[in-house]
Amino acid sequence: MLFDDPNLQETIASVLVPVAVPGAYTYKVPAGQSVVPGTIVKVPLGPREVIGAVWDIEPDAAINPKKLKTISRVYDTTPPLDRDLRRFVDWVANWTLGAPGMVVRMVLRSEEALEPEAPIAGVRRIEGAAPDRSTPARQRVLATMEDGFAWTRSGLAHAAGVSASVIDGLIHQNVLEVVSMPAAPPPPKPQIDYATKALTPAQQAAVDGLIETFDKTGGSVCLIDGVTGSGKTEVYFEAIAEALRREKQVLVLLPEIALTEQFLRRFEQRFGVYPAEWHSEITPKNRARVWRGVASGDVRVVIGARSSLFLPFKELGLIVVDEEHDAAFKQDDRVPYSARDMAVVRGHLSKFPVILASATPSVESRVNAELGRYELFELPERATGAAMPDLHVVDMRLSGPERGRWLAPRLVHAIKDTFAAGDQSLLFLNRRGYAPLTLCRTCGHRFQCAHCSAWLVEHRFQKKLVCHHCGHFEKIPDACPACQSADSLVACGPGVERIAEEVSDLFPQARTLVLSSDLPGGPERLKREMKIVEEGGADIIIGTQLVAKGHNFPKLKLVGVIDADLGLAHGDPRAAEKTFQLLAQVTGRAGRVSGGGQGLLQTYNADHPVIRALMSGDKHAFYKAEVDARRVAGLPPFGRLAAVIVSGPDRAFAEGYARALARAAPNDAAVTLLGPAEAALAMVRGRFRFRLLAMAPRQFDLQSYLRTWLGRGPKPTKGLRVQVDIDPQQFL
DNA sequence: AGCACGCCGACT
DNA sequence: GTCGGCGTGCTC
Repeated sequence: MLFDDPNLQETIASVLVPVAVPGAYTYKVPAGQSVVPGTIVKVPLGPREVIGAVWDIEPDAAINPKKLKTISRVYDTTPPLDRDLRRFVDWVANWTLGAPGMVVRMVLRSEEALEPEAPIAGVRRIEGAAPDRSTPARQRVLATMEDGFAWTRSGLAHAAGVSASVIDGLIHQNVLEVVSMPAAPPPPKPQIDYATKALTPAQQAAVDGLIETFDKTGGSVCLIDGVTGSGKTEVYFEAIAEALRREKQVLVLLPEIALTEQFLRRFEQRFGVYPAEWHSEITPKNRARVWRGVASGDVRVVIGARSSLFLPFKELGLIVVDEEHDAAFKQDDRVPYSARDMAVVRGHLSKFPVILASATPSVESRVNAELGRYELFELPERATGAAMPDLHVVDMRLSGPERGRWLAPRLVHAIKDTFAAGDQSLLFLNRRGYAPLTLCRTCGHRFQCAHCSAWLVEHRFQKKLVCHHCGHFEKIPDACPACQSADSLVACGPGVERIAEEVSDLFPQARTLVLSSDLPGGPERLKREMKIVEEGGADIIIGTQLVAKGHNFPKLKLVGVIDADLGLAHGDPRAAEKTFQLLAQVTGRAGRVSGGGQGLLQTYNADHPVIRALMSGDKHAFYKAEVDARRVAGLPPFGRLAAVIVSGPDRAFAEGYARALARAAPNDAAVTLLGPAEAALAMVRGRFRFRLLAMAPRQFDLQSYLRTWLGRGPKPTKGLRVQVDIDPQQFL
């Protein structure tokens, strides 16, 4: 008899568990239960129990059978992760050189979602029953319940304008009964034709082109490159409508900061319902709801931050990556991945279109479009017909401000005119605080952070010296700590607070507002102040980076860039690109709605290619020059270039390892070793990084190439991380 | 002695 | 990633 053989009664399965090990672990399947690849399970792991996913059934286990533990729970009410998602997980793990179990952990981030949602207690009228005494409050409750439906206790109390104790009283008297109501009904579906908007011919042409790509059987990537205000969002909304028409789910990826109420409202205005949201701030309950809804197909559209890429969509048919150039799509810790690149991969694996959109695309996306890997849709004009802002250079060498001032006369005049016309001015300076450096006039002592050797930034409002890298702060001393001289400290250079001081000095009658991420009052206050600006309640805004995105300032006519050179001098290979993007985005906000905008860029490098490209208004000139420069320097986008980042808590060791890797690289690889400038933050967190850039042979399989290459180098030691940062497009 | 903290290895 | 084990060093 078959059943007498104990070996045949026992099935085993390999399970990805959330630990950083290279493969899956093997477990016994409990008798009477069945699992398939993708089944979500709970398994014992060391002293605890963890959630994992079955990856393979009947694997050839090379494990001592005595060691095998048994799956402790099979989540059979949750659909198993489908084949496409499993392939995606494997792909990402392989690409990031990370553990597949850690990738699957990103899929299974809501344990609550694996349980069916608990029904909520409701109350219902008992037919024919009446209270002993009829009070006005009780009458209101019963009148509210005329419809005969069940209500939640608090919902009913609120609707009838009574306290919950009135309801409890009626329950006690057997007038109302407690029933269990199904938890939240499935969310309403977006309506494809709820409020279609008239599109400009350019927008319509892009929409037509995007819709055509849905018929490409292998999927495709489209890049929408449109100036600020060109109506990119309306264009991809129509692509979303097309995906919905084809009964597919849609994911819109946004950088965390752009996930605003304003954006959700725009979606609601077009499709009649709010989309599901997914980001780090979402409550566990909603998180679970969205996860379940995505898996069951009840949720049709998700707007989310990068982690939403790992949601278990039932029938995903389109991913939109808005602001695709934004660095927030890159995750640096845990599994280091780029959500924009992995979105392209996911579309490729599941053969559906992926749309990248930006006013300032990343150089690599632009190159991919020019090489024909991506389809390119350009929107060179604003949808309203408003003109792009007039940009001018203020050459600080020729006509700068007097000593101790930061606004050149020309900029002051422009602000004055703008203010007189009742419009808004924005002064952009990507530097928080009052002054980036403080020194002693007597002995030259410079205030440095004890932990990370960065300069301490003076915050005059808070009367503190703050390290912007690690958050360390100290009180501003009265005397120099080195030479004890009193009243000898001077602030060097400007921060937003110092600009604000100069502005209120020059324009005491203007309503001035500083927008900076470190404002006392936190995000709440920031939200309020953004709203004030939107509604025209401020005349002159002094802001850091965060004014560059997300919010719409309809009254903004003038953008003054206090220091256009800031950021150009970094050792970061993307310094020029980042500066171009930031300045194009921030100046692009001037006159966005009604035109007539103006931008003034204060610079000491009027001949710098970035400044010249911005002035010419010809983005393509910038991209062309940048690609040429990188080709010469051997930097990305490389077409054939690979980047490997080495990081570890021990700076000297990480550097030595990176150098050894460079030596071990094959002869046909031209290797550049880059310093820590672009990883300053990682350094402070104790994860010093080095980046190797290498020209690789014409045709190669990245993973095997890297593995042999890495294999030739010294053995990675504990605590050292090696990660890849390469555009995967060419390996698909 | 008692425990707080940090490092290290195992986890099927 | 998380846990327990074990060593070091400091305190009630």
